[in-house]
Amino acid sequence: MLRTHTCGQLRKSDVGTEVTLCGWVESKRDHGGAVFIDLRDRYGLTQVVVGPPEAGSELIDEAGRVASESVILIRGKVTDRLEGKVNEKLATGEIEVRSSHFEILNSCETPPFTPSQSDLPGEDLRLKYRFLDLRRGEMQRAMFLRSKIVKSMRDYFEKHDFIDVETPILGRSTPEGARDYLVPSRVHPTSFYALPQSPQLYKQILMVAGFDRYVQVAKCFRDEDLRADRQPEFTQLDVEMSFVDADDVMGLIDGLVAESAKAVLGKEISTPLPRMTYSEAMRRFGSDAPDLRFGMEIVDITSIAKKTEFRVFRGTADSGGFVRGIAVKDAASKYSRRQIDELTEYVKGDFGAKGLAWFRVEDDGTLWSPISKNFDPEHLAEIKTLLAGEPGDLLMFLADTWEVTCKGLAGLRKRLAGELGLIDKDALHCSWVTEFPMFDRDEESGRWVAMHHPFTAPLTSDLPLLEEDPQDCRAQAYDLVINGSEAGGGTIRIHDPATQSKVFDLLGIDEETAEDRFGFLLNALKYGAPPHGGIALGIDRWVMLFAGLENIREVIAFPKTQKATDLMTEAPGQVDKEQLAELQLRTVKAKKD
RNA sequence: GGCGCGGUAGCUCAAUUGGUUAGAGCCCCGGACUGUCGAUCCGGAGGUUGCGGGUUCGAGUCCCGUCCGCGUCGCCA
Repeated sequence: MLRTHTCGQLRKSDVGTEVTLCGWVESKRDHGGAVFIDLRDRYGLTQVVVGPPEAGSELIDEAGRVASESVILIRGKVTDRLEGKVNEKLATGEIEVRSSHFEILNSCETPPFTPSQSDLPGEDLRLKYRFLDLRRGEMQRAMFLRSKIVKSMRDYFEKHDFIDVETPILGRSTPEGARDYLVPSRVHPTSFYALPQSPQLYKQILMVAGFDRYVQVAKCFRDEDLRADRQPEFTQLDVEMSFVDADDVMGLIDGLVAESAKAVLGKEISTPLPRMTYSEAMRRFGSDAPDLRFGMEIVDITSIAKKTEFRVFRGTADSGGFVRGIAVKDAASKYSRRQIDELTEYVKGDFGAKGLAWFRVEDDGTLWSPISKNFDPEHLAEIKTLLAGEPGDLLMFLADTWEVTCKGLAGLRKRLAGELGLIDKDALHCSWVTEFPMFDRDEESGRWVAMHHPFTAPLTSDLPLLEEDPQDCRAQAYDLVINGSEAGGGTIRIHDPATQSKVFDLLGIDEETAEDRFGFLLNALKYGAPPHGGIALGIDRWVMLFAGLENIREVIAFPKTQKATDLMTEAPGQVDKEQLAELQLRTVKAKKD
């Protein structure tokens, strides 16, 4: 080692020791006759003094010229700081190192930004110079937190007898689900590998192979548009178990959540985690990943709407639609007409709502609204009672299809809670949403599509519905929700061929197609497949949520931009003609519509 | 693909209704200084206002197009 100590290590007890430190020049205060340097590494900051009598004038001059963020090595004696010069902000603030040797290991060009500057530069610059950005304390903490979380997960599964098995990155494309990233095969021109969207099929086959309990920290890839909490390349903690039911899997993960939160954050989370069915979640919160850190539950007033003269409400209710709303506590004075108009535009633009109806609860307890003249006072009173409205509250309603009221109100709920500061940033609220529907209607084709994936087992009690009423058939599926974010999801899989073929039938996957796409899995299932199920946890999101951050890029060392590029490496990039020729590929320009 | 926000000095930002030579702080460069820790003091350099076009006597500012970054809807089994 070039160094004897790190920059975060030295204390008063080390005074008198001769040490060698290496690190980056975080800042420099040049007094002419003496130079103070804050030397930084991942462990901390130590003040180095280059001055007489230990340092000669040549050394002092050299130290005075050193550029910020240069890497230096210094040797010297640890000393007490002068009387009254202790820096209480620093762990090493009681001491300093008086340099007798000063060496620039690598000088730094003037950087576009420095890790210590208070005004964070724009994100594009941070991404282009990620090596500088990653020097920042915040990024360092996020990366260490990530490492600790993954370790806590690995420890937990090791303790519970899981085996870590690696599965291929080069697999085969299965057009179900997300768009695949494709990799052309040189050996088999015109054929392509696909990067895994998840190791789903492999882990099921590992169950058939008798491994019983499998875990993997798995890189997954989905060629879909990005979001604040979504990257095209992400990491899952992938788990599969044999001879289990949904309760077993959730119970295991309950333990993981509690142990991980304890080990990493020192937080106590009581288990079992609360559970809620999908239908309850949609009814009360309009979302399958409800944020339970605050209330503002959705209330259905369709039955009252039917009695009113207000055409929008009544018409919607009479034609099978829903009128649902939320009570926003103490919001009347905080939202101007202009701001409510903005909320209206929001629900219209983002969720296709036709409008936003609202009422203010007046001091005398009556409801006032631009539309209140369309309502009998009696009906207004009923509405107020149902929503438990109190003076100063705003009551907001959407009259629309079930789906639009869900999405719109869930969006409003989240936005308003954020704007009104109702969210406790320190809370880590974890819960389960269970009994997801098996199927969803594809808007365009009108066909049934699997809500999770086509190997998901229905609830035993719902088996008859597979034929009678697929709409109402529920799955043995469960999502882990942390602070209103989907942090993981899993299912019990179908292990019986009869059920599997019924599901394929429903999804319009004929025998030939099934054979072509997942033949290897179906084949394996014929050779002694145990009942099995599992879950995949989104590690990036876990870290983001544990860190209290709102963007996944802040916990990924080298993330991609919204257009899926890497600003540092400039990937994706052009390739040589020779490379394309070897793959027998040729690029063509897409026709513009 | 749709909608919205943003792009001005190396960085973070400002610039009145379209009006003089586009400013400030930090960084950087030069000088002074032995106790600073956001060092201080003196001096200095630094601009294709993302790019292209248009309107105008005059555009950082208005219009059109385009690129880039961010958010979001669609999408994400």
